[in-house]
Amino acid sequence: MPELPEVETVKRGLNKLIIGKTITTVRADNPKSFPNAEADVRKFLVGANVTEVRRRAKVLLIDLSTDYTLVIHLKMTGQLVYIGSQDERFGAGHPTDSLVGALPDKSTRVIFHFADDSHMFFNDQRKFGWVRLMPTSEVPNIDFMKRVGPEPLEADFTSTEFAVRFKRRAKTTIKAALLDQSVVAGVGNIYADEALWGAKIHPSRLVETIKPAEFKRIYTEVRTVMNLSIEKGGSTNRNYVNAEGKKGSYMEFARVFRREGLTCPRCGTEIIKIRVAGRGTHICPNDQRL
DNA sequence: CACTTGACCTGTCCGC
DNA sequence: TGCGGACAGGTCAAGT
Repeated sequence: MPELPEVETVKRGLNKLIIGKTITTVRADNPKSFPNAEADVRKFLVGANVTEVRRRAKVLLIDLSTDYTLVIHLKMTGQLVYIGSQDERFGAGHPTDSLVGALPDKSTRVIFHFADDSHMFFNDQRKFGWVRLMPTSEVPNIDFMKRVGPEPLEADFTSTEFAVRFKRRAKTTIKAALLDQSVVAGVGNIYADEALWGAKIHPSRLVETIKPAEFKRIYTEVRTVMNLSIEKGGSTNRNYVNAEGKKGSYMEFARVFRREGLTCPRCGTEIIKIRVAGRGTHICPNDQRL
């Protein structure tokens, strides 16, 4: 999915677009994408107003006036796209930074219709993502929410706390540990590679071999890279678009991710792609050594 | 408990 | 062109 910066971008977009809107109709084709009982949807979703959109890790939380919340995970290919009433939908094409055409399309799994005739589309090519409706008070009790680690971009999140969180994963690789959402929230494949390049750490290094100074570098790079990406509206590697259907531009600033065969911006060595923690992994073999 | 691997799906790309 | 296999931003449930 979309990692932390992409979900954060969608969150900010939706906060500008759907706050105060009333949901009038909800249509879901794929039961896996939105497994809630019809009765709950009628009682707590239809007729509800959107009060706030939040994010925790890579999960979006759309709070409703009924004290229920739409919990949404985009996983690998999910999109949440808002389209204003009529004219925009079948207008004269979309901007060049758009990936979506007229909606709904083949990948549309859920459609939310608002009272002003605008819509929010949950699109998800691979059907890994999901939408759930539950009481707002129960959201923290979801297994994932109980397990997930701290938000790495919070002002009070320190490098010391960062390093301590990894102790539990001493025998695995630093890349696997970074991807583990119970260690730190929100890091995925793109920003793990980008941060480890920035910190000059080989992704296959075992956690127990990482020195305090190195943890500090990884901490700084995780925050720098994700803050930059939020500034750039996230990364569009393939499917990702923001709440307006537009791509993010971080990939133009990526230093290793999907840049195999190109040169390292720091030393000029050719970037290579390897496999670590079962994931495609991009490194500079000169700057990042075992 | 900690760690690794495969499964969940659809689409695209690459080699034959 | 067609076909098979590998791979894709993430998590889980199994296995060891």
